[in-house]
Amino acid sequence: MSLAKEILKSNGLKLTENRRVILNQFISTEYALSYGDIDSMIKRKLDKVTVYRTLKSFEENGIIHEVVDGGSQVKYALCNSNSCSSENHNDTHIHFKCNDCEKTYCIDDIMIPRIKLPSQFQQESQSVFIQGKCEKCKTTI
Amino acid sequence: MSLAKEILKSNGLKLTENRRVILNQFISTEYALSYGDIDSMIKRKLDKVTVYRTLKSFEENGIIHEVVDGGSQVKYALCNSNSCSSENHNDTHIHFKCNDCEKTYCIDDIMIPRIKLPSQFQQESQSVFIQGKCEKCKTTI
DNA sequence: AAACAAATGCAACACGGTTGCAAAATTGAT
DNA sequence: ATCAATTTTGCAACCGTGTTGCATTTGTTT
Repeated sequence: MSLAKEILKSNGLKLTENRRVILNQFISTEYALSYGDIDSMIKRKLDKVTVYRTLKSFEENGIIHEVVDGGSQVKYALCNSNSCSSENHNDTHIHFKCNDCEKTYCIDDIMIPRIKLPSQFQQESQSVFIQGKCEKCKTTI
Repeated sequence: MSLAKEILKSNGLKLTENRRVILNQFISTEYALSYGDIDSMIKRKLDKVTVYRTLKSFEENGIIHEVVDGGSQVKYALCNSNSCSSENHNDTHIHFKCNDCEKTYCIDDIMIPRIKLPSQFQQESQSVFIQGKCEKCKTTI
């Protein structure tokens, strides 16, 4: 059974061609995707309503999470298998956005140092967002 | 001479009523403002094009900077007088967004610990974004 | 294969943000 | 104070992202 199929089944989502296509796009892409990215990457042409609703249902089931990178479009990335669920998105890893190609990557293997805030602010979550140049754009002039 | 007037003059911007009104709104508000916020806060009704263009020109002159808080609208906050210029926005402070009232605050007086990335990423800037409850929303049930 | 529920596509819309252009307002020089 | 040069403003019109309602299609269960 394919990975996409497995993920959909284990989340109780109906196995449709559209969902398989969209999910496979996430599986085979190492950076976060917006609706526009998906629309231009997949061959099968889907109504945008379908894509947006699929993204929402994936998010609600803990399959993908929103990635905030300062761009004007919402992006999503695959959740690290066991850390997210429908109840709780555990999205505390670092995000890195390349200033050239605008791709945004999740960096899972670095801990975020905890920051202490002034007492009037009650902290619930913390995220770090780093910008710079990715591997490919570093060398290009 | 009023503060707004002084800021506009020192940046070589023409002193217009619209700019004074918008800038005063930033001066008297301790959290970041979107176009929509400004539109509903100011009495004088301005065309949205004017507001957007004013925001852009303030940003280009180092008067305000963009604040990324994961919301769908771009927000701006006053720059800390001496840290920003037209050439370079020095926006490395922490941003805090309240999950209840959705207001986003710049926290200037806390240093961000520097994070070391895997070598394929070349870091240029770093920002920390914290969510939780603000003073007012903490106590409210 | 039938029946039910869920997913899809279409039309239509709401809203944030932008562009081109003509009218109005600010500034500097006289 | 007035006039001309230059900016700023407002309007109309537009683009793109994202959403809602509803009828049709598809997937699943028996």
